[in-house]
Amino acid sequence: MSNEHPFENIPLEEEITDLSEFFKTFGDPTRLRILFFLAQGEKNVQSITEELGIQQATISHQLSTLRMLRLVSYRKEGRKVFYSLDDHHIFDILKIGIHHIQEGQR
Amino acid sequence: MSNEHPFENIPLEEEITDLSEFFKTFGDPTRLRILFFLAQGEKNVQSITEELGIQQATISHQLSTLRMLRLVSYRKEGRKVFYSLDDHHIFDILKIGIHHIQEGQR
DNA sequence: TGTATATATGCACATATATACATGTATAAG
DNA sequence: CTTATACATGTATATATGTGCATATATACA
Repeated sequence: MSNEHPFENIPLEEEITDLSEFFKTFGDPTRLRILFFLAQGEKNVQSITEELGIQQATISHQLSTLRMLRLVSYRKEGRKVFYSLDDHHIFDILKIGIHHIQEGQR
Repeated sequence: MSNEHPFENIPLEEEITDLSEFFKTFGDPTRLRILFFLAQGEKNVQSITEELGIQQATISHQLSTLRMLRLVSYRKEGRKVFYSLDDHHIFDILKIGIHHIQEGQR
C-alpha cells in the first residue's frame, strides 16, 4: 500500500474536515482502550466498564463519540448493548499505529 | 492486514498514551492539509504556507508538532527547511482514512 | 557589519474536549 | 405497578489545544 503515487487529488475541504474528525477520535487514551478491547470481539457496556475500570457514564459518552464517527457499531439484546469495531479499517489503523509506535522506540 | 487475529496482547499503558498522541496529531485539518501536501513530495515551509494560505507562524507551530510526533522529517538547505513524510506508515494511515471516509458517504 | 529572507518560538486567548455528577429512559422481573 | 438493572444523556468544569501577534534565530548577500 505504501510507496505508491501520492493521492491523485488533494482531498476536498469537506473530506479534510471529516477526516480530521475521524482521526481525532483515535486520539484519546480512553477511546483507544475501548477500541483495543473491542478488537478482541463484541463486548457489552458493562464488560467494557469493568475492563477499563472507568465510570459507566464516561464509557457511554465515549461510545457515543465512537458511534457518531462510525468507529463502532452496536446491537441491542434485552437491556444490554453489544459494541464491535465498525469495519476492518479501524483494525488496520490501530495496527499501523502500534507498528509506528513500536518501531520508534529510541 | 485486516480480519486477522486480534492484538496478541492489549497494548501497555505507555503505548496507549503514545499512540493517542500519535493519532491526535492527524486530528486537525491544518495538519492534515500539510500532510497531504507533503505526500506529493518534499516541500519547504514557504511553499506550504503559500499552498495552504495560512500564517507562516501557524505552519511552523504545526510543523513543530508534526516533528515531535515523528510524522515528518526535515532537511536544511541554506535558510530553507524541507519537510517530508517520515515513513510509509503516515502515507498508509492517510490512505485508509480517506477510504473510510469515502465509503461512508450516505 | 548591516540588511533581508526563511523559519522558529514565546505568550496570550478563545475554543474544544474529557470527565464527574446527577438524572433520564428502557427493558426485565417480581 | 414497582423495583432493579443496563445504558444514555444533560450540565458544569477543569484542562488541552489551535491560532494570532510579536519577536527571536539563522543564513545569505551587499
